[in-house]
Order: sequence, then C-alpha cells, then structure tokens
Amino acid sequence: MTKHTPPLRLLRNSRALRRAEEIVDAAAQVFAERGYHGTSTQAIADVLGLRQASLYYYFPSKEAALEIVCERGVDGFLERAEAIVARKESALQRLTHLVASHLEPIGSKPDYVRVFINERRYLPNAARKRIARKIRGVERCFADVLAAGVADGTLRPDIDIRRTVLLILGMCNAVINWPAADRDAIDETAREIALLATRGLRSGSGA
Amino acid sequence: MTKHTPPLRLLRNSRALRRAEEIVDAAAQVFAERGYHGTSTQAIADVLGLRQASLYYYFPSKEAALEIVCERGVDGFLERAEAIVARKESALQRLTHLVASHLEPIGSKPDYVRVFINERRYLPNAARKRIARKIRGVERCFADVLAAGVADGTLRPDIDIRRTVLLILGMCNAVINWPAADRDAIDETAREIALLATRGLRSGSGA
DNA sequence: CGGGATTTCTATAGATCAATAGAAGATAGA
DNA sequence: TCTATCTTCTATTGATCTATAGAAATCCCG
Repeated sequence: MTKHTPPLRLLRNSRALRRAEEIVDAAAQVFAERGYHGTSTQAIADVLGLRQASLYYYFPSKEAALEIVCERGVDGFLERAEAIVARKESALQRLTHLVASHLEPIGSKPDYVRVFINERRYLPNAARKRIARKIRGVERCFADVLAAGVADGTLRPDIDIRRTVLLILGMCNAVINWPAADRDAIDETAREIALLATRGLRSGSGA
Repeated sequence: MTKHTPPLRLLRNSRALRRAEEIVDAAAQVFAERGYHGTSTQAIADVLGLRQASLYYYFPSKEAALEIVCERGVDGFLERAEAIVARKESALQRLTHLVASHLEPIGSKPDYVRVFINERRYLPNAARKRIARKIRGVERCFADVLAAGVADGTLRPDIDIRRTVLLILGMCNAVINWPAADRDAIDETAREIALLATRGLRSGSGA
C-alpha cells in the first residue's frame, strides 16, 4: 500500500467493478475457510483462476481485502438493530426481532459474517476500532430493549443486562461456526433463540 | 518432525519437563493472542527470552505445539460432563451443573481453552478428529440431559434438542472471547446461563 | 481495423519463517 | 576437578509469501 494507489476512478467502470467484486467474494470465501493468516494471496487468486500478482491491480494489500470483507460482514447490523429498537412494540417483541435480524446475514452472506466474527481482530487498528464501535452500537440496542423490559416489569429485575446481552449475542454468533447442516434453518434457529431468551428472562415464572 | 525424535526419556527429567511446560505455556499465550497462523516460533521464544531454534530441542514442530495446547484446552471437559450426567439429580439440576463445569476451565486455563476453541480447526487431521470426538461426547451429555428433561415433562416437548445444545454451548464458549473485564466473574456467568436455559426451556410457562 | 486504455501476465525482489546442523556452554555426578 | 550428558546457541537452508516492475495481451471505441 505504497505508491500503486488503486485506480479509484476505474472502480466506477462496471467491468473493473465486477472483477473487484469477484475478488472480494473469493477473499471472503478463503478467509472464512482458512482464516486470514492461514490464507495466501495465491489461494485467493486460485479461486478465480487468476495469477497472484493480478490481485494487486485491484487491491493495495491483503490487509485491505480483509478490511473490505469485514466491513461488508458487519454492514447493516447496526442500522437494522436501531430501526427495531425504535419501533413501538413490547420489549419481548423487539428482542425477538433483534435476534431474527441479527441472524439474517448469517444466512445471506455467511462467508462475510464469518470473517467479520472470527478475523476482525487481525485488522489494523483504525478499521478494528471502527468495527468495534458498530458492535458496541448493536450491543447497546439489545441492552436498551432489555432495560426497557426490566423497567416495565416484563423482564426479571435481577438480570445483569450487560452480561445477558453478551450471552444472547453469543448464541447468535455461535451459529456462524456451526456445520452447514446445522446452519441451514436460520429462521428456526432465530425462533429458538428468541424463545429461549424471552422465556428465560421474563419475570413471574417462579424462582 | 523427521529425524530429531524428541528426547522422550528426558521428559521424565524434572528440569526438562519444567522447561517444556514453560514453552507450552508461552505457546498457549501467544496462540491465544495472535492465532496459530499469526504466531511465529520466534514470538514464542521471545516470551521466554529463548532463541527461536532452541524450541526445537523440546518440540518437533509448531504444529505439535498446537496439538499439545489444544489437548490441554479440551482436557477434562468430557470426563466431568459424563460424571455429571450419571448423577441421580433432576434434569434441570444436572443441566445447571453441566454449564458450571463447562465454564470452569475458562477461568482456570483461559489461554488453553481459547486456543482449543479458536484454533483447533488448524490441527492436522488426526488430532482434529480426536478432539472433535471429545466435543461430540460433551454435546451428547448435554443432549442426554435435555432429552431426560423432555421425557419426564420438566422441559418443553417442542425443543429441537440438537440445536438447543449448540445454543447453550454457544453461550458457554462465547465467554472465552469476552474482554477480560467481562470474563472475570465466571461463577456469576455460569448461573446466568443456567438460569436462562432452565427457565427458557422448562415447560408450563405459557405460550 | 487501428490505437489508446485497461487488464492480466511473467519475473523477481525482499522479507519472513519453520526447521536443521553442529558448535558452545551449562550442569551434575564421580 | 574431570567428564559425560543435557541444554542452548550461532548460523544457515530452503520454502513461502507479499508486493512491485514492467512486458504482453485484451478490450473498446472510432
């Protein structure tokens, strides 16, 4: 990432844009399978039948590719979560929707999400912090809904909100590393998580 | 791993044994922090102020070190889980104990568990399969207890046992990647997971 | 079909890394 | 202290990997 400066003007060209897209896709696929450090740029090129050096016409560095893949992996999570929190629904309903919304990209772009979940820690500082901010935003959405539920009495008052948020997200994020066979029925899984969380957290169900 | 053949007889020597121990510990630490492929043998040696080549007096390869760290990370999980399942307690009680038992090593040897959770997929086939077998054993323990709960009516009959097991383990395993601040109160967390699971799964708490 | 721009290629530099060979140093028992 | 054994070191090999340079091929527009 020194002098080459990727031909940014060319990225408006539809041809180059499509190629860049293919390369990002290939990178996501291989990063997801072997991890960032376990992936050589050669392996990415192999997916497309390209030469290793040709990748550098589109990307200044392997790190930059990771950054793009991670950005796409996290993209939309926060926005959708914030929209759901803003709805005029009960805490339990919103929590259920939050879970379903959080799981949806796991079905639609699993490689990207997997890389974002497993490999983001290898990002350079700036990108890592940017993504961490988004994640904290999502956590805050879950926390706000839980707090609302506690406030209006539908959720047990004894829960540690921070920890509970991390546990629910732990269930959601675990799905991304399941074998494909267990991962295919995302909707079912979303319902199970929501059911487990809402029944497990609501008040009035005895000691 | 060709000719050197680690001086196995020496591993009974307490001096060499202690040194080997230090090296495994250093490897676990660095693997946990930077990942297996992100770790150079130099980085492991640096932790101890040793020269990179000196590691090979104790280990035939970097892969072998990963294998040992992962083995220790997974060690004991299955045995303790099986012991708990065999107890004459209710399904809910046993589930609670299973969760607490699963979380305990996360507090006592976090680096090892973290490497086992995050890096085992980079193990050579034989070791990976051996560990996968143990994991399936643990999953079966959780599944058996859930099935018992469904059979005796304490747990909802509509749960998908396999998926529910993976979700509960997802919560447990998520803890290992929490920031230290969130990770310190393992006992609290175990109680929260158990509470969430048992209340979320038991029957008779409405639609 | 001709020519400039775009895309991909070959070739290679330069760095890093796992692992080996063998010398040097440390240790401990006699 | 002498000596055999154990431990660590220096030096290096060969492989691999990211990234660059510049030539070749391809594409597209007139």
